[in-house]
Amino acid sequence: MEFKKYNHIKEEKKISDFWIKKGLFKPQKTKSNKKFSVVIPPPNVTGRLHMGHALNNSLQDVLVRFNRMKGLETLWQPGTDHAGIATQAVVENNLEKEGIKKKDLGREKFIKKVWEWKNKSGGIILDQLKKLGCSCDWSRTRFTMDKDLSKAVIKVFVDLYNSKLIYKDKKLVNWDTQLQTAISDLEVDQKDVQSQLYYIDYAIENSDKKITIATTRPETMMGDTAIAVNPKDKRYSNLVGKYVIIPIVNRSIKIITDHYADPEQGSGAVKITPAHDFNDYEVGKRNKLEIINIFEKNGKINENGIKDFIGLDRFEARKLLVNKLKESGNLIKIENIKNKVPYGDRSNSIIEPLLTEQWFVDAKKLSKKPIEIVKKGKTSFFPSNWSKTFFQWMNEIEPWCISRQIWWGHRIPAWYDDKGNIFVAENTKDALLLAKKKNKNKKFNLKQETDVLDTWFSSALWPFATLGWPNKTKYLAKFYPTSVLVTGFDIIFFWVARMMMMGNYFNKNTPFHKVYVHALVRDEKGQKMSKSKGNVIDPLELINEYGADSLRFTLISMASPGRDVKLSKDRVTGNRNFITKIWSANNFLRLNNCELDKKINLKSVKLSINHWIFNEFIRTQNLVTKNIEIFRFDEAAKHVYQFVWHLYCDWYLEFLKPVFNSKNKKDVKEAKVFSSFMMANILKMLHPFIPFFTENLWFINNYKKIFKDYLISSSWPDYKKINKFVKNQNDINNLIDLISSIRSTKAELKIIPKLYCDVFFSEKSSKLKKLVNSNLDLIKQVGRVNNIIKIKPIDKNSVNILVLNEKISLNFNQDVNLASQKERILQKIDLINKQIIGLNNKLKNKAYVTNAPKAIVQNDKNLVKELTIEDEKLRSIVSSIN
RNA sequence: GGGCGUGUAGUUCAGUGGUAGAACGCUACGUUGACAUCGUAGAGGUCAUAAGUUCAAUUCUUAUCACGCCCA
Repeated sequence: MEFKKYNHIKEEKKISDFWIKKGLFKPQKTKSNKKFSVVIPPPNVTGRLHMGHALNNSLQDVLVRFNRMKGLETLWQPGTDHAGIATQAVVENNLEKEGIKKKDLGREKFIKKVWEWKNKSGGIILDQLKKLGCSCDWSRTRFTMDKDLSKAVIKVFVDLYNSKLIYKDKKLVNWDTQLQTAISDLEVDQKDVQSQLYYIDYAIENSDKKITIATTRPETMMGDTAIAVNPKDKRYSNLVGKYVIIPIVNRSIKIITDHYADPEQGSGAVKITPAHDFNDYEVGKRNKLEIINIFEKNGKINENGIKDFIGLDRFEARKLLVNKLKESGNLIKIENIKNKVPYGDRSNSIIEPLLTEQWFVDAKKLSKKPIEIVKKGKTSFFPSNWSKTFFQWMNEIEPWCISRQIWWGHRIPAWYDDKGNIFVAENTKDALLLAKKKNKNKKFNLKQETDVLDTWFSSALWPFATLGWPNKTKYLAKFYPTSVLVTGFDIIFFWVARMMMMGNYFNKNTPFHKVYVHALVRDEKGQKMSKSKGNVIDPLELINEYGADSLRFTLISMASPGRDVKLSKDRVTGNRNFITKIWSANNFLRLNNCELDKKINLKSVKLSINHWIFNEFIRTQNLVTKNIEIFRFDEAAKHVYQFVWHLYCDWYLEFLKPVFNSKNKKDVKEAKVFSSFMMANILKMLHPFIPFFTENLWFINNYKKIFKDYLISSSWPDYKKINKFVKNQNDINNLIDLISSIRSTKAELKIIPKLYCDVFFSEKSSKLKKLVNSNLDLIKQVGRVNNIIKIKPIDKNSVNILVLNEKISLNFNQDVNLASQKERILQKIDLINKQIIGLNNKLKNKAYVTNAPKAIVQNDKNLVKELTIEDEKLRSIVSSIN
């Protein structure tokens, strides 16, 4: 019989379609009545699967499949978010290619275009997740702009407004001059850049004195309304209260004191521009300074600027002003410095603090409950250190700016009448009622707020809005709070904290019990993957080349807590090889007609190799279970890999061969059935890691007939120890020792491995002998041994070795060169003696013997005994070599 | 400046108060009826440095050095 190579591309697609067609990803009612639920971190509709998604979702799928198999009613809720700014930009760009401008189209038509785009291209990433094998209930896919979710968003906004947790305020906000919208603090990256620090003289009025200030932004001089010095700074105390003339601008401002001015920084005197700097804004508030805004919303100088500057871009204005300062002699020096400059994370343009009216969430108040919840452990982070990061941010949380001056998103449900009165309501009709009340019988116009909400505002409702909230749905009752949230640390603030705020405010329960935080995927050198560096590894390319299973297993086995995943193709190759290994092991079973034809009766199993592999399986099954439960995916993967390759394939299958050749039909039958039974259990245990491949083998081996389920719906292995099996565990381990020793001796003596030898026992009473006698066929075939003989004739064809501290002789059909063997043994003796001396010294130390636990001391004593025997026996072997 | 983290084999990483582990890579040999995407055997480590606690430290504490990330 010949077997084809495993074709992952064809098979994965087939299996995926099958699962979905059968509805196997949907929650299934179970006997236990226990629930397990996860909401997917919704990817952007504009998104394409990258390694971060691949890791994040592979881990979730492990948890979901594992819990499903453990018999919990399991929901993995999928969906996407509408990514306001990003999506708007994509559609805007597409339109511009056709020569259409957003403005000319108008708001309504533009939004229609965005929906068209979303319906056409917004599902790509979900298809990619299907390729990865994610077992989400796709029939429940949600989108943050869906009607239901929008309803939830509006309700949340209105409720929070009525509770005064949302308010409108005129404040300095982070303004993106390119996108022309406000953004939140979190969407600003502070980047280290090379800058110039300009030292500029301001002349003191009615005096020939000057005061020098230092600034990185000279163009904002047009908006200066004071100069501040530190009240303790004696250098300037005589100048406080005097007026200075802003050079070029020729406006007069006062010198004030404020502790914000740092005597150590620059000259110790700072210009204050309250409209264009967050710190200056605070200084301005404290000192009741005038606020002069000099920028348009696109970053150009407005009419508050001086003559030649109006209409210039902020950076052009800086150049021009610096030139003029040079000419006038007010520029003292320019220093090169490193400083931080704020950049917008979407536009990558420099953020301008700008005074505008925006909507804010009172995050401080909403943060109290989540902080308490995490402190009490009702939501816990894994690894636990992330709670520190969470607290640090939550404790110092600022108001959250939620309004965006864009079109794509949830339009803020606020209406204004002609006088600017605000009416917040769930719909126009209700707003109208409110407005009528306010305006009594007078006529008025009502206009809706044009701003939309920050996308994260709707994402914050994801765990309950996707389950039907505010309606009291069955799903909400069943699956909220969710069991665990799996996410990257980079969105703890953006998303996790905000879900906790909203979830705890609008529901009786915290949105998730556990938060598993994984690291980033980097390239093999540890560099962040980025398009500009060109080091991006596309998961879809890897899936095409190696299969989704190989990629998944790689990512999962590298997900150690707190460590970045450094991905290289070699890793994926290695794990692809692992899958191939199982494939070929399974072919071996098929070749030998190892079929599981009926349910196995464990108690009737007799062969010690079966006992042995079953014991090892239980050990592995427990380790894998435990490690998945504590999110140690790497450890879980390691144990299952070790078991399958190095125990099941390397030893068990080899031990099967002599059994298959034996004449005992009962033994043969048992071996064939049991090996297949073990394979079925291996597939179960591997299924959360490599779902496609395992389900495929499950079909091929027709295990559904016995287990009555597809693999995905089958039960997680949970076998209990069988004492009778455990009793003989050491026998096979000792056999493995014996065979390994025979093999390494051959290698040392440069005797080709396939050459057979005879084994002699040179000791009278031998545990080993008994063991060997009851497993003759195994030793002969796997260890390549001809005869096992009781009496020992030492001659030039034989070599003595130590196995389990018992001396045996191997006899070959050729002369044996023992010189190198002798050398090795002498080295070994040397090592043993050093060990013995070390141990004896330790045991002579009274403090050690009295203080150390008795078991440890006893262990050392036993070890000395054993080593001494080994030493003696090795010496006798040496002395027998001439 | 504040906080978090990392430093263990050539590489990527587990791990532990009492003999140091894996994967990949490397070396030698090998196509024996599952598998060369493989097998067998092997080499390879002062557990960053220093001090302390302890009978005992790679593990705990402190400091130093190096690197990374987050916040301001």
